[in-house]
Order: sequence, then C-alpha cells, then structure tokens
Amino acid sequence: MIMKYSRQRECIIRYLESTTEHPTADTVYSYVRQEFPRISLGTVYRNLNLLTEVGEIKKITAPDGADRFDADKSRHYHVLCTSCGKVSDMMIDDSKINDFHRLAEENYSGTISAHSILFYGTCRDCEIKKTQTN
Amino acid sequence: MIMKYSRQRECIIRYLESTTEHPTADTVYSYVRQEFPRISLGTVYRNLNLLTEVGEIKKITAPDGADRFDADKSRHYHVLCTSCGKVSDMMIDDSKINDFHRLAEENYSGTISAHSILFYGTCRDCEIKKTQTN
DNA sequence: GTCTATGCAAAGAGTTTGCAGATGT
DNA sequence: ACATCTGCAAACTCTTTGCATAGAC
Repeated sequence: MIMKYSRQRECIIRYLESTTEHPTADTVYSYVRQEFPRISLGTVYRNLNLLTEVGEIKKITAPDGADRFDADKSRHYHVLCTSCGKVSDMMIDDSKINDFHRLAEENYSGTISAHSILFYGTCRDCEIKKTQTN
Repeated sequence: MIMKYSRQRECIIRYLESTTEHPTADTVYSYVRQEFPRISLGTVYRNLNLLTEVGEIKKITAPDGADRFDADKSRHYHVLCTSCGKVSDMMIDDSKINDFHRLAEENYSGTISAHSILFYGTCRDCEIKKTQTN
C-alpha cells in the first residue's frame, strides 16, 4: 500500500492521537474542518479507512449508529455507557487476554486470529450523577 | 410491551429457530416471503427489533454490512470467518465467562452490565478448502 | 370496538464512489 | 511526470417511519 503524505490526513491522525473521546467520522470531520474548511466528509472517510487498513488506528463498531475511531494502539477494550453513550477505555492485563484468547481457540474447530469486545455498562460520571439525583 | 400474535412474526421466529446461519434481515425477508409473498422488509425489521427488545432473539453487529439475528438463547459467542463471511457459534464454559466478566469489572471504574464479543478467524470449512488447494 | 400489526413507499443515517483537478515526491 | 489525494456530488446500503388498512382479542 503506497501512501503519500497529505496535510489533511496528518491533521486527522493528530486529532485522533490527542483525544480519548473515540470520535465518529462526523466528529473528526467537524474538528478537521477548523483547519481545513473545505475538506469533505468523503476525504475523512477515505483516510479513516486507509489508516484502519494499515493499522494506524482502530475502528470501533457499536450496535448503535456510526463507527468510532481510536488511535490508541495499546491493547485495550471499550466500554459503551448505556446511559450517556460515551465510550471509555478499559485495560486488561496482557496475560489474561492471552489466556482468554487461548480458551477461545480451544473451544473452536477452526482458527481464531483476533477478537473484539464491547462492554456495556455505566461510566463513572453517570454513576456519580445517579447517586446525586437519588 | 403488549404484543399481539401475528402469523408473520410467528414465521420469522420459526425460521430463526430452525437455522444456525445467523441470517441478516434481508435473508429473513427472502425466506418469509416464500410463505408470505406480500410481506414487506419494514415488517421484517419491525419484528426483528421487537423480538430483540423482548429478548426472544439476539442481534449480532458485525463491522461489515448488515446486522445478523440469532434465536439461540444459550450463552455463546460468534466467530466471523474472514474468508467466507460466515458466522459460526462458539461455546465457552459459563464459569470461564463469569471469570472474564469479573476481571473486566475489576479493571473498570464504572459498572459493567454485559459484553459482546466477536471473534475473527477461519472456519473449519475454509481451512479444509485451503489445505486442498495447496 | 379498540389497539396492534401490516404493506407500501418515502425518508433517514452512515458510508462509499466516480470524476476532474490539486498536490506530493 | 506520475501516482496519489482532494472536493464535490451523486449513489448506495441498511434501516426506520408515516399512513391507511387489515387483523387480533
């Protein structure tokens, strides 16, 4: 995959690396538009897909609405807050993840190459809010 | 949620319970149309969503294309074959799943209520095909 | 009789794509 | 110079929705 430098792509990466918000393509678009007012959504999608293909970022598919993107390449999982919709990170010990992966392989007749997990729950902020209202 | 009987819904459930193919809404539509030629895709979607809400079936969200549906209510996971696109089932011991769930809770500041996992890999059939071609 | 479900068609959200021109190397 | 990237707009896929009628209870 040959990939030329582009200022737009650079800006998209910079943004994704600076945030922990797991933005959607549309949110990325809004942000990058501050610097490149004429950028198009199509360009944003093309770059997000390109970056996903080369492994520079990760695509998070949630059952509701648009995909989200994450430039954090460390091994971690995501928690979707069913109250506010935010996606936050969860770190699990590598060895434990490996154990789980192995367990999956043992229970499957084919080959397992990867897995993606989405946890559902309530984030800390929403829990605090709930306590205050009660 | 009040739900009246309908022959169309009955047919959808019957189909989902008879297959292990994890069909998409469109596939369900094609099938049910054999019995109800005038059924509309909208009705299929409305019923699939209704059944998902009451927990009668499960919706499987994959990063590629349409959602799939599964009437198998036993606790199990799904493997998406990156070669043929088929989704197959994987059973993991309940106690192991509970361990993993607990592990996740320990590593998160909020509350975890559920999780969905999608494994990626190569299904048995595709592995066999690969061996034969080499 | 009343409320839910249906068929139809139109609309909606999210994403992809064809094209001509601009940009990177 | 040539290949990639961009902006624009149109198209596409999947899903939802408004409405009038049919069906369940």
